[in-house]
Amino acid sequence: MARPKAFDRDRALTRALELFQAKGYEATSIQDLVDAMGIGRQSLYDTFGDKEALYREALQRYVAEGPRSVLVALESPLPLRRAVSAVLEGVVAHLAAPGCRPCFIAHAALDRARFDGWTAQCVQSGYQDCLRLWELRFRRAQAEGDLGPHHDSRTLGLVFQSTIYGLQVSALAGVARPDLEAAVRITLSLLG
Amino acid sequence: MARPKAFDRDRALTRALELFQAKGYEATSIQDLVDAMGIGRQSLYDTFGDKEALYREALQRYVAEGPRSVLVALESPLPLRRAVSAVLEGVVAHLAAPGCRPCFIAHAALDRARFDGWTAQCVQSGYQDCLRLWELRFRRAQAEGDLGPHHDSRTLGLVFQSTIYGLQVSALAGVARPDLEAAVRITLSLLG
DNA sequence: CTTTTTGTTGACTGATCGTTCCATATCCCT
DNA sequence: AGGGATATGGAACGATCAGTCAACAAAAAG
Repeated sequence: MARPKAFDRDRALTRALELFQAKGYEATSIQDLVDAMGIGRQSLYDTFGDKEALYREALQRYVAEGPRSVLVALESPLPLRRAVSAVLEGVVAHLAAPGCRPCFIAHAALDRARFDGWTAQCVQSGYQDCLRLWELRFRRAQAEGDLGPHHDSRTLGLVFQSTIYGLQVSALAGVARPDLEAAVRITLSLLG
Repeated sequence: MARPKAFDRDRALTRALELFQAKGYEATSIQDLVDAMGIGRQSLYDTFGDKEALYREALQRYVAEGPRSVLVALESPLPLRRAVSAVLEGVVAHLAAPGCRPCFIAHAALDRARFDGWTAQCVQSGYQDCLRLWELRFRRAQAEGDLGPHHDSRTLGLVFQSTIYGLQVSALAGVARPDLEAAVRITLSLLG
């Protein structure tokens, strides 16, 4: 064995993730990463490989953790409409916070997925994971009588997951929080 | 007067727009633009200023034309639900086409609006233009009895405009066309 | 035809890009 | 304490970046 690393790998990866999420792949330089991660240039290459490998690891980590933390409110014992409302309100609140970063998945999808197959696949699997959470919740609600069988649970999940991304673009386009909340209320009326 | 330009300024701008829309600001180099626009490097600088000025002109042009061409179907004499369905189906069809480019406004919003005030303002005004078209159509529908007064027309417009962006991210995340169409049908049920 | 004005072309600038090399520092194990 | 292994920091690489300069070409005006 030998000298241990003087930095926390996970913490450094988190910093890189934040930077990539905020600025995108191309606009983030190695120097930016070195500064933000607080490690030396060579340590970065030794630990994470090259820029693309670091980006991939960051995206993969986000996909594994980020969306789930938003949708976890779905699993609460609240009645369906309350739970869904909590999720969407949480999204709106996050978007209204100053200096918020939009979802990494959305950024990666628009910016990079079309030119990098790995990114595309990662984005796709992350999105599908989210859809599954929605679908499960709606299925449960239908089984419990909280939601009529009128709409397919999977498609309904797609509607709401899609709504989250619509809210993100709208917020970035300057739509104010009260308007976003009003839109959320209308969308919630889909649940009866 | 003197020697006229050997290229069509509008055509060159269109090529630049397509490139910026497809790859984003940072990932598009001057060389890429020179190649795609079919003009010399110096002609580019003489005609459009620097890279940022060219990007702005391209974005401004897109904002002035792009979204309107999608939402023009709203103005058709069709009944409300048919017209809205036509718009959303048109979006889905566009997204399903191979090599489609997502909306420039969405790309600019996620990628650049947070760091460039001008881009932010341009995105915001483009988005508001779209909202106005939606609102006018819903107001008309309410006046004609095609739509109940239950929901605020402006907010309803926000819901549908937002839906369009949700569809874009979803499509880029690999959701198949039939699923997008099913989601559109559910969203349309908001109109009664 | 000459002059003048403008467009085109290609070489060139300094800066920054991602990446690597190498000397040095630091720690674990014996 | 010593040797082996790894981390670190700085200098440097070639390539490419956005942007400029100056010579050349072309067309309108006299």
